[in-house]
Amino acid sequence: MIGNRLHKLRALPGTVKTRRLRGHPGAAALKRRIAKRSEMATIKEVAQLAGVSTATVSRALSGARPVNADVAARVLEASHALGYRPNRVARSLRTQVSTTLGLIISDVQNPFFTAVARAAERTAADNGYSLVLCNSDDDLHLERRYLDVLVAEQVAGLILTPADEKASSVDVALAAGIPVVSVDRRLRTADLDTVLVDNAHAVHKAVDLLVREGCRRVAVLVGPEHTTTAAERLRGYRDALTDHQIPEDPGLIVHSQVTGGDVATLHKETKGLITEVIREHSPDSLVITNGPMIAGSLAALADTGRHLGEDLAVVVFDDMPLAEFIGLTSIVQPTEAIAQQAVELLLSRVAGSTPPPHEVVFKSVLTIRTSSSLRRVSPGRRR
Amino acid sequence: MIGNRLHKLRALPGTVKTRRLRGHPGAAALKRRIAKRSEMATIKEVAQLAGVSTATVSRALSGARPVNADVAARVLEASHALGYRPNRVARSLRTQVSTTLGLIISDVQNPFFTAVARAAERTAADNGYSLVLCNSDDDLHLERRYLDVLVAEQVAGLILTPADEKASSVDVALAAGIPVVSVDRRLRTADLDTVLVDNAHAVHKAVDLLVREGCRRVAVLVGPEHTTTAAERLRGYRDALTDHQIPEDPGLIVHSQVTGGDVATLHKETKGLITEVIREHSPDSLVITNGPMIAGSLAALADTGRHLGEDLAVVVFDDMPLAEFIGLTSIVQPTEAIAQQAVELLLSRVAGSTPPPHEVVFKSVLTIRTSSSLRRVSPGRRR
DNA sequence: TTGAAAGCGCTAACAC
DNA sequence: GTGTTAGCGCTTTCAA
Repeated sequence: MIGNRLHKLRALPGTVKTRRLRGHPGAAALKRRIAKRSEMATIKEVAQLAGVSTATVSRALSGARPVNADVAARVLEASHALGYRPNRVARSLRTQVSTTLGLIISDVQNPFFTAVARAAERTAADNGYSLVLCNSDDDLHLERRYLDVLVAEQVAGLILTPADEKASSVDVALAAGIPVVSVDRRLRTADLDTVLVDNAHAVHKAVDLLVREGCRRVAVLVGPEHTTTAAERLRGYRDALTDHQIPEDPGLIVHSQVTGGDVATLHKETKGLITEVIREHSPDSLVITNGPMIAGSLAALADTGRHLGEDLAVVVFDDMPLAEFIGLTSIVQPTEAIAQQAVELLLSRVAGSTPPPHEVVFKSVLTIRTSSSLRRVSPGRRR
Repeated sequence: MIGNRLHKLRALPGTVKTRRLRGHPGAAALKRRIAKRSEMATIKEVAQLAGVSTATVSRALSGARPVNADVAARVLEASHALGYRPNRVARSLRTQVSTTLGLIISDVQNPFFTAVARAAERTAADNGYSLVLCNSDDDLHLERRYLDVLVAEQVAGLILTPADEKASSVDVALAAGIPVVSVDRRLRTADLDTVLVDNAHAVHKAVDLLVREGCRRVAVLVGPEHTTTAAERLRGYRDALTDHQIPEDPGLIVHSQVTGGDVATLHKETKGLITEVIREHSPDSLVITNGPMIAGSLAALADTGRHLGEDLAVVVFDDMPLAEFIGLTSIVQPTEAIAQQAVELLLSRVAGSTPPPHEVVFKSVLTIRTSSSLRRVSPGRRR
């Protein structure tokens, strides 16, 4: 077998030399050949056309090391003629580095996450990285699958909104040396850089506002219990009640169990839950702690004949396109800042920095519109 | 240099044998070593631990070829012990196939596109593919960059909503042998599988409805001119006017020029445009042909003191979360079907099928709510 | 400044 | 059924 190898070793330089001496095929022929294959031109073909070695092509194109000006020009021309673009897969395999970041969000249809995604993408691009986005639909299996894919794809770093504070398995990434930043939610099973908003405080302020407006029976709708955001937002609610010496009524605390991005299901479920609370526990106000639950909640109001900001005061978490139009008082999260911070934390780790994990908490802003008031209106004046 | 090579050639089997004879390091040691490196375990390490060749590991894990049961078990155990997961980069480089699809959408914050993205991802997953999502913000440069990245990343296929019907450069992908499907918009520069909705017809029906409601001065707001959707939707509007023998008033046709995903800018611009139309051209109704333009338009109504479905009838393209609550009559696109169709067309080409390009047009559904009516209400009854 | 050669981690063709 | 080896396309020593 060594003989075999030797044979090839001797044969190879020979072939190359012969080809070179005989003159290379020329751009046109090479181009035709490539078009026919309908595959990417390789560095080898560029080298052949430019009459240099692949190493020189690599150097000329990357500018990593000095190359003779004429040679560089010839390489550039050849690469251009063939429409050459370096194969990232090969490059990344060779260099063991990647300029792609992964972002796994738990709901592509949630405006909060899409806003984060957009801003993150921008920050990544500003730093020369591309960002690929995956949607876990808050499903642990899907999340795990994407984690696996991105790790196997050798991304440089990962941003994640964990579907479950305990069960999310980011260790596949960590074990592969891929740094991970958690956004919007904490992860209890790993010590990660985490970017959050002041969930408890935000809801606290919302309840304060409602109480100031004269509300005493404040209902709250929170998402599934296995995320830290739900727990924190509920805590803010409770703290506020305590502050105002309002006894807690368990009937006013509603947990949605729907998970996953199915808008229709969530809408129906939410509508049912809120309808029940309104009918059974006569709240005078409502805090909705999750953007995707807003539509269903408002549908419940309509169904039960309640009027937003008149006989039922409402504050919601997350801003959305039509919030302004219908006067929805909203807790607005600084999505750009969150995303930027997350990407920056990530990139500093990608660059090799290993400080103890940070936890960055951003303040959210309570944008007061009309829905959070209790204007008693005479029935006749209502349309 | 051949000598050098020979030396290595001889040395290599020796080392391996020595190691093997001396007994492999054992899972614990190997694991420790890997943890310390904080890098992925490689197939080589698994092979070493299982006491077999890398080829056997590959075969045992992929199941591509029969492997002795004991050996397979040992391999499985070793791979599990080391937390081994095949490096996709290397695999894809070697096999020249990839199981990743790319989806480039023009606006992550547009519910239509996110709905498409979600459904596409699902269909891809059902077929054993993962989908990575990129956001071009309708920016040709960004789109091009992502096209480049995904091609260089060797994705198996691409779905795209072209930012510009003429300038989008999908040929980088096509030249690399990567099939491309266009969604939502046509691309004039290449012959692609394309999945669309009946834009013209949908708007036509919307105008019909408004005219039936008694409207005569129907204003229309369309997006930037360089997409085929804008043109088609405008055509639907014009056809409808012709049908009803209503003369066209150029003042009632508004083109938004804002492109890119900046929600705030678009909101402001739209609001300004609609305010002007209302003030200067007194429309009695309004067709908004793009989801992201809805919020700004409604803000303009509020500003000019108009009331939705009372003194101004409105129909919008694209459904959105709060549309139901505010009674917005909407042209709803079958996003799931669109996405599924697109992925299936793409995968059939990925699989090697090369029929002439398809164009699939889906019907949209006009969901009639209250905003499309003209109920004259006495001022006193309005709240 | 340039080229030859090795090698990233994997799979497949070929031997046995 | 298993091992050896070559090679995917690229970058990067090492030599010259």
